[in-house]
Amino acid sequence: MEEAKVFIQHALSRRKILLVVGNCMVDYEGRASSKLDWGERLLIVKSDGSVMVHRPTGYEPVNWQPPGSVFQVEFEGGKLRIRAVRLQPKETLNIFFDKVFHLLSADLRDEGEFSMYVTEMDMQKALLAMPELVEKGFHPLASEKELGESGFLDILGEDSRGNLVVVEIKRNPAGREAVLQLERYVKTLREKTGKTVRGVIAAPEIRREAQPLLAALKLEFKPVSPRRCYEVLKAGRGRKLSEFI
Amino acid sequence: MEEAKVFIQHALSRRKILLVVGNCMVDYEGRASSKLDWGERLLIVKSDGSVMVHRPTGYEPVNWQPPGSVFQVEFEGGKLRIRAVRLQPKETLNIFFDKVFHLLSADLRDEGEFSMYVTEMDMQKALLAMPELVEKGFHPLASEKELGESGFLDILGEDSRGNLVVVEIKRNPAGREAVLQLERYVKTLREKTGKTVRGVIAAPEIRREAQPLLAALKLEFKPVSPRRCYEVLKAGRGRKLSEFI
DNA sequence: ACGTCGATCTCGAAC
DNA sequence: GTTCGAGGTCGACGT
Repeated sequence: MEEAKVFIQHALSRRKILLVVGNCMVDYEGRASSKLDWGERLLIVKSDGSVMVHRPTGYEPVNWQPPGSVFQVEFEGGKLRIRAVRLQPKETLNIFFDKVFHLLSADLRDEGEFSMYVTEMDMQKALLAMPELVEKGFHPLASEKELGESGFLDILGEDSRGNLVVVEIKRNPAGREAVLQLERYVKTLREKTGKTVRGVIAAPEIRREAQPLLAALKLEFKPVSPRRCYEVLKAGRGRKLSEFI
Repeated sequence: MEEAKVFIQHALSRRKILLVVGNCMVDYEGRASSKLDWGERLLIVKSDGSVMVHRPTGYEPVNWQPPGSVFQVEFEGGKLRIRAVRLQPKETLNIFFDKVFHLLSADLRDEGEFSMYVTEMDMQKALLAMPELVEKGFHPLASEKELGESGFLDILGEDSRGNLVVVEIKRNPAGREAVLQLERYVKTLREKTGKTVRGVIAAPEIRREAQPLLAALKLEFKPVSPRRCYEVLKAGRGRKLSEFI
């Protein structure tokens, strides 16, 4: 147990992820109060100060502490006490171990991107595969086209009347930044071509605070759900596109 | 990796809890779909078939599978693939490991009782044991009383003037929903009895957005802290109630 | 900091 | 089975 204490303190101070398997009881007091009698469980402490106590079954931890908790490790009455305290709201989690079966700590490096449904690039592929998602009569001319200083626009196309259309794709709700970026592309294209150029934001939604700006710049918004894009791509892989339309 | 495969299969078949720390990527497809690029994570598989993939930070798992999933462990393209499939709804979680740093399995025995100190029912017991917590002169007549279509009201009583009082208990800050529920009970009782009926929300607090509604419907709010209820119940178990008053 | 809202919500209870 | 509501919800976003 003395070893365990040293191991745990070391892991916590080095901000590693810490796993403890052992016999414990848990007291919680904060927004509510709870008590968990003795039993064998898995304790997880992450480097951001989040804590989970897992029983042998169930998806959810029986007790926990959200990120930001601070820790104290001590012996109390012969038991090893791990205390995780969160302020605002004040909540205290006390975990007492009388036996420790396994100890494990690791320094995890994880920069991997997590994408729900699709990435922005997937949305672009979906809109190219099914231009009606932008609007009826829309025809893509190019994608990822460089526009000098302005950067790369997502899709350039033309509408049913032959006007140029710049499509700016966002996987997340579009904010003012996306509108301004689109405006730069549209402005650059108008100067280069002298033609009428429309600008369309294609995103799951547009933030309320960005709507006045969108209107002021006479740009447009087309709701495109990542889920729909995902289904278009999935269908496109499996069957002919014509079937899907 | 071949060792890892054997270890994992052994743990899964013996229905132990399984922990894998390693470099992985994750694909999920079911109610939604997601992709998680390569990174170092912790995989937990419990004996009831629940799965969690934890990144180095955050309370919640980045990917998971609820209890009841079935497993398959195989090599695919040089990676170790752990597949967890759930039926109803059909959901598939694929976890690919190319490196495994730690493996751990354990047979956890946990019969410990978990008790949440103050549930809504505890608050009801506390208010019945000490009606003054509602207001001086309050006398309970019934609890969990069915009111036809309206459902069950928490406590029905009368005040010092003989008016009927409906008490709606909430363990958490009461919102508009609670006020509307109380209003239904009060209305039903007024129609049934023809008497004056007061409605009281007993909760830790009432949300600001619910206050106008409360006032408009001429209902009342009485702050009752779960903690106080807890102490009333604790005292009630230990000593005579008279001591406490 | 506080309030609102969605979630692969999860979980349990009622019907 | 399904639906409904609670949760120490958590987490993200807007104010």
